[in-house]
Amino acid sequence: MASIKQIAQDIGVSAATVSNALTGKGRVSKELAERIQARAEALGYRPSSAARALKTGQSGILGLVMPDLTNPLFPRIAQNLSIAAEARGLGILIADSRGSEARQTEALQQLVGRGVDGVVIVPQKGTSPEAPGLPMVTINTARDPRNTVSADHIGGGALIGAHVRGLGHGHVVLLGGDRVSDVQQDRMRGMAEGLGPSVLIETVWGDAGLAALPKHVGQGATAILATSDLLALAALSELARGGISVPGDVSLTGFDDLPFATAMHPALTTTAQDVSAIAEHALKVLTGLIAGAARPESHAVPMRLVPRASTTAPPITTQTPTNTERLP
Amino acid sequence: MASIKQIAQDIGVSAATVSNALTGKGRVSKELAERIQARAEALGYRPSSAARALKTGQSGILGLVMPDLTNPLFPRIAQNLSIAAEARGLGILIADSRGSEARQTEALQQLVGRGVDGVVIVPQKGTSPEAPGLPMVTINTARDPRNTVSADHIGGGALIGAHVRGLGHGHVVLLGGDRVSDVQQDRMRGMAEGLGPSVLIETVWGDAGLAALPKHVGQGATAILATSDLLALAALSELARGGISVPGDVSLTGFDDLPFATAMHPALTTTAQDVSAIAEHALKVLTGLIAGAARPESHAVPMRLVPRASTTAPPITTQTPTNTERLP
DNA sequence: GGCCACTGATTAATCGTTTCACCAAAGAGG
DNA sequence: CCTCTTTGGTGAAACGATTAATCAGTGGCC
Repeated sequence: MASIKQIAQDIGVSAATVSNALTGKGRVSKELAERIQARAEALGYRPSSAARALKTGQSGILGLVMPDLTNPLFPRIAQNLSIAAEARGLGILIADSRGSEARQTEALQQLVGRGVDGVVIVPQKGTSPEAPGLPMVTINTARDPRNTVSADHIGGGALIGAHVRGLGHGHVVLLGGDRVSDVQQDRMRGMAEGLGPSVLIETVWGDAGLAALPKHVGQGATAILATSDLLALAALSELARGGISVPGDVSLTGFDDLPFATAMHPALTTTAQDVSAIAEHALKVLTGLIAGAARPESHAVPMRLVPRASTTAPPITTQTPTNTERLP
Repeated sequence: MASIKQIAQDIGVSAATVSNALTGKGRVSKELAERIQARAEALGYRPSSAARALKTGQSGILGLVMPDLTNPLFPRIAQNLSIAAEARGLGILIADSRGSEARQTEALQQLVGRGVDGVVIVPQKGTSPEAPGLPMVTINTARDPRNTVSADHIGGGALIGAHVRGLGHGHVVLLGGDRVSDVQQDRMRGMAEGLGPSVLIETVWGDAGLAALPKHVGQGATAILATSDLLALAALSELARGGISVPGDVSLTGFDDLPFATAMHPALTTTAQDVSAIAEHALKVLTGLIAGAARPESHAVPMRLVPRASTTAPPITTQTPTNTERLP
């Protein structure tokens, strides 16, 4: 391994001068600087990040704590953060908290121990972890008081809701996966807002809710709005099992525009997060925090409606009494 | 930040002794060692990884280069590697090569620059990157001469093939996504082996192959074997569009047992990789390499058949002439 | 000529930890 | 009593980079 000393000796100058020439900080004559850079290049010199970190107190590495890498959305966040970090010359150390809150705090400690400059965290459902004295940004949703940036889950829900209302549906079922999730709560709330007061809304959760779907459809529901694409896919299977066709008998929507949303049949109407914008903003704030800035307001990145084949106008039947009842 | 010096001063011993007591390396009386540890604990002391890395030349951090984090399989590998690394007290720095071979080598360089002790790489389709003088393990498939460990894609294909043959199918279509992929090539080969010489096999690739599926079914094919679950899902949609039922008219299989495989309707017959075993082995080899061991043979971890509802016996029709023709 | 400002480079300290060589004290053995 | 070994601990030199302080020249200007 070529060190700064090596170069200094080769050229016949002091180590300090080499450092100055390479970082462009001190005062070095142009001609000498070029000779030094050439020699560094020739030797394949790479500054020792350990030495630099020791001296400057900055490692140039950020930590990333993810709740569960197997959820297809998180890797996308990870990927975009990694892109945004690379653009700033930073590295990303990942830690997977694997579903447990205990591992989450432990992962945070690990990262601190490894000397990261700051942390991006996507919290476990319903938790708000804290790292003492470490710059940290949180990607969650508006409901979380510590949230730094996230997709506008409420707005996204509203888009879906308005889309479904616009198609003429008057009786819908909201399908959630886990009540504990702040994100899903916000999506639910947004969907309810988007549907407005004139639509009859029922809410079901989890596997029990999934199993109850055919019954609700039997009772007049014409659309099912799930809080995630995976849930929508499961719903689609459940409906197919019950001989209910999508979108013929009932419309169906998801959330997140996961890779399989287009491969499904029918292709799934959903909303997409601008993960890249979220990652970019998260890193902007985090680098600011590291530089000593104050914590900014929580920021929401708008979601985008992706209408596909799984939603259409409700089937023409005898009008449901529940619907008319609720009209003003 | 509490340093080793701090502790030394507090207790009234030299820094060397503190280091010895904490790492258990030198000779320190039991009683003193305990006092030192207690003080360290009280101060919340965390050794500076930078200083340690500088002195020892080992960072305790491994690099991980992934071809594309959006493919749902890779995050699972990442997660399992991260678990295996954590168990060894190592950290994982990720780098996403985002589909391009240029970025792949660049990512490798970046990791080297950050002082990683070794690298795990899942190569871009059809590439075999090299990092000069850096311990490195490759997770790909048997076809890659540099492969260190991987799922037994050939064996997995054979499982699927035998399963389908066992159900009585005599005319199948093999559906691949990308000819360049070593992994898919091996899966194809395995499936052909498992099906044996008595079965009529046709092979199609990519979107064109996908579009041609209904035609092949019309010509008597009773099973479609895809090289990935995502491809199988796309095939299912394509078939549904053509009014072909699975598994009624044609059986369908995937590969990898991705999360949505159970949520599909019908649930997908597929094969699962033992990602955890792969990750464990990869890290075992890599730590060995770092310690100076020689590069071991390429190792294949068996895959597991996951039979679900998407495969069944072929429909009873007039026997296809192609089939009988090929019987002995 | 004397003083000042500026340029270009050097010196030396420092970051926190590890590690090797050395040393004092104490008991063992002859 | 002298030497030897063992135990428990210290000193000091690294590791490779950064950086504040310093210094030698060199003109400029009155």
